[in-house]
Amino acid sequence: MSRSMSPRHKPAPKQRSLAQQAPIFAALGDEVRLKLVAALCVGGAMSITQLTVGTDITRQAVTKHLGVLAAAGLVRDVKLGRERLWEFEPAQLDEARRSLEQIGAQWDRALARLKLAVEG
Amino acid sequence: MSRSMSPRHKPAPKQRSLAQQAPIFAALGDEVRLKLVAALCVGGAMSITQLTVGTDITRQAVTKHLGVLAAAGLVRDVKLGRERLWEFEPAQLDEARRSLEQIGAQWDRALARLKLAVEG
DNA sequence: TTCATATGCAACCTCTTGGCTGCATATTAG
DNA sequence: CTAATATGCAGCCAAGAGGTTGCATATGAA
Repeated sequence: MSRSMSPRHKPAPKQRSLAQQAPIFAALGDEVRLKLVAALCVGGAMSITQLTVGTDITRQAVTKHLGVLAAAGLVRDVKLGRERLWEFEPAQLDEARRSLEQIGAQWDRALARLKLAVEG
Repeated sequence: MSRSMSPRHKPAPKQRSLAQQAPIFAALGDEVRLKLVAALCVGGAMSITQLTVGTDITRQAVTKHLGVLAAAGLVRDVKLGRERLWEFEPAQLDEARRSLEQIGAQWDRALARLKLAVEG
C-alpha cells in the first residue's frame, strides 16, 4: 500500500501515540464498514448507491458509515456530476498496521526479557 | 509476536473472513482498552487493581473493558490467589494485523491494475 | 422543460456503551 | 478469629451508535 508510494524518509516521524489510534480501529470495528473498505479497496471509487447494493441497510445508513470512515481518514470522497464517489485512502490504514506491529514488537521484547530472566 | 512461535505450516489456513474481524478492531477501538493492551504487553501479567492505577476511571469500568478485550480474545485471565491476573494474548492481534496487510495488498494490486490500464 | 436519479438533511427510535454506586464474597495478613 | 484487600455482581444512567422514514435539492437525460 502506501509504503510503496512514499520514498521520502519519514518527513513526520511523529507517529501519533498509540492511544490516539483508537478512532481508526473504532472505524474498522464494524462489519458493514469493514466490507465497505474492502469493496472500495478492490473495486476502486464507487458511489453511495453502488455501495448500498448488496447490503440490507438503507442508503442513508451507508452514508453514515462512510462518514465515520471519512472522519477516520480511511476513505475520501470526490464529487463527480450528480454523484459522489468514494475511494479508499491507505495512509491511515498503514498507520494502524504499524501500531499493531509496534505492539507485537513490544510483546516480543517482553517475552525475550522474560525468557532471559528464566534461563539466565 | 506469535509469528515467531508457531513453526507449523498453517494448520488452519482458514483465516476468518475479513468481516468477522470487526469485533477485534472494535475491541481495539477505545483509548482505554488500547492503553490496557499496551500496558499488559510491556508489563506482563497484571491485576485489575494494578491496571486501574494511573487511570481516572473506576475499577469496575476497567473490569468491563478487560471483559471486552477478553471476549475478542486479545487478553486472557489467570486466577492467582485472591487476585486475577490478566495477560496479553497475541494471536488475535496477529490476525488483525494480517487482515490489514491483506487489505493493503488488495489495494496495491488494484493500483497496479489501474496503472497498467492507464499506461496501456 | 420535465422526469428520473443521486444525494443531502433532519427528526426520531432503540439498543449498546462506558461509567458509577452499593453491597456481597473470597483470601490473605495479623 | 478479625480486619483489610481484591474482586464479583446487579442495577441505574446518560450519551452515542446504527437504522429508518420523509422531504428537499441538484443534475443528467429525453
